[in-house]
Amino acid sequence: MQSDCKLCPFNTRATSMLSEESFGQLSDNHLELKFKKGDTIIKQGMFSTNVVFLRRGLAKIHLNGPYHEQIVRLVKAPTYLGLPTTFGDKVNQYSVTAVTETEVCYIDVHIFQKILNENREFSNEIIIELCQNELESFRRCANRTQKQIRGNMADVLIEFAEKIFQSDSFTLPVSQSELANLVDTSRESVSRVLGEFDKDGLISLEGKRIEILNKKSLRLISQNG
Amino acid sequence: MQSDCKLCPFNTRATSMLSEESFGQLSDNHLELKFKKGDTIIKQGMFSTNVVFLRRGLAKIHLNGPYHEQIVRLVKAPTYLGLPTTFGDKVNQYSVTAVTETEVCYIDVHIFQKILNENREFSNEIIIELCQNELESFRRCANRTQKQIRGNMADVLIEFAEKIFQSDSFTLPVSQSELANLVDTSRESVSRVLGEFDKDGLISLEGKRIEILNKKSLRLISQNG
DNA sequence: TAATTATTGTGATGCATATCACAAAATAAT
DNA sequence: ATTATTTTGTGATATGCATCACAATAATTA
Repeated sequence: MQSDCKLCPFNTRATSMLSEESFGQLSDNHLELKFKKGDTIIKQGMFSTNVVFLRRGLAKIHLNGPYHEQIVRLVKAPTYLGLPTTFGDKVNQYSVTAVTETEVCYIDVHIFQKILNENREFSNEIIIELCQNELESFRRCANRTQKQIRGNMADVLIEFAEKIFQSDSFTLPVSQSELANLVDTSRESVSRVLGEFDKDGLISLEGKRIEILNKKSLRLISQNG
Repeated sequence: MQSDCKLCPFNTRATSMLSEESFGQLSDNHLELKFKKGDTIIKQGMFSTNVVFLRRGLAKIHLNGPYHEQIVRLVKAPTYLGLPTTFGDKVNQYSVTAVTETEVCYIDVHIFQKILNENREFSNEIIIELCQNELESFRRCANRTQKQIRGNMADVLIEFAEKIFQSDSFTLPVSQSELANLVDTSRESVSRVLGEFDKDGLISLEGKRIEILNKKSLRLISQNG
């Protein structure tokens, strides 16, 4: 219930297709919230009544697996977080936690539904986003189970560089044990593999600071599993 | 370019919301095809220009992984097959192959897009379907990597019984090596685990014929990994 | 600045399961 | 029917990686 959504600097390609009227409805029916690192944005098992839009920051989507947490993926603003849950199920099937400081908008489902109905272009964009996510899920699923640790670690590093930070040097946004949950391995293995990559000159590793030195070789490792 | 879609006995909840006019457009712009067991319906890597609707039969969605085929899941009619690809990407990111004799409709993307735009209820249903699939992907992803073989095998058997055949006794629609690709394990392990389940009285196994005798215990195994 | 607490590095050990190897059935082809 | 081919069962062996254990370092908090 705050600022004018039309003026929001975090508008996406999808929202740019909204009508004046829809923007007004959005502005009147959303709630802006800030989260600190580690805060829970969406909690698995809780009832879901809002569409959640991550407008600034980094978040992790994770599941409370039978044994340990599993991080499904890291997502970067701008993106919708609660879509699959809000439309597919009433109860959140996963948790979302802030990895950096984060800004989030909560939008009432009914209003969002109404806006979807009244804006064809917008709903098309949403369908496309969902489709792309599903394809991405397929890819992940296939990779993680078939490759082995070095391959998956290589993938994650490349993904960080290309999708999240858009730079070959970055600071790991998560601890090694979180990285382990993301790659489906143990904390110890993450440490060992990062050490190997460093020793072999594929990356330079200084604390949480990483620079990718040989992306070609990393890609090769990714392919060979 | 054949029968009247409105009279198709395989209409779904989504299609039931189409207007007369849209049904007409569908009827004039779709192609019905039959496939035999083992035939390729969608081929990974090929250009995609159609939405594909599986109206009868069973199909497997699979990826050409780096080493061996990975079956992402078995799907049962009625369902859309090519949606994520057609909207998320121009190139098929996965293959779909007929597991039983199968009937499929190919619908031109542009017509489908048009119908989506002109039928709110329909496009809402499609969004819901996509969301549910994404949640399902999450669940699978989490399970397969965290549980171990016996757990995943138990899951697949329960899924076959409940989602695919709606009966506790059924004939396995795929070979053990395909089952292995679905569960992410080796053919030998599938054979061993099925043998164990049989010996322990959880299922009765006669060739490809399976009857689930103790679903409760299977569920327990599924949870303990 | 000291004291706690969380994170990371690294060896030693164990285990689940892949892989190999080959026989036995079952299916399909001739 | 007979042969060829695919599918299945089962032991023996190999191995990638989790787990355990503990030291070293870094990051918080007092």
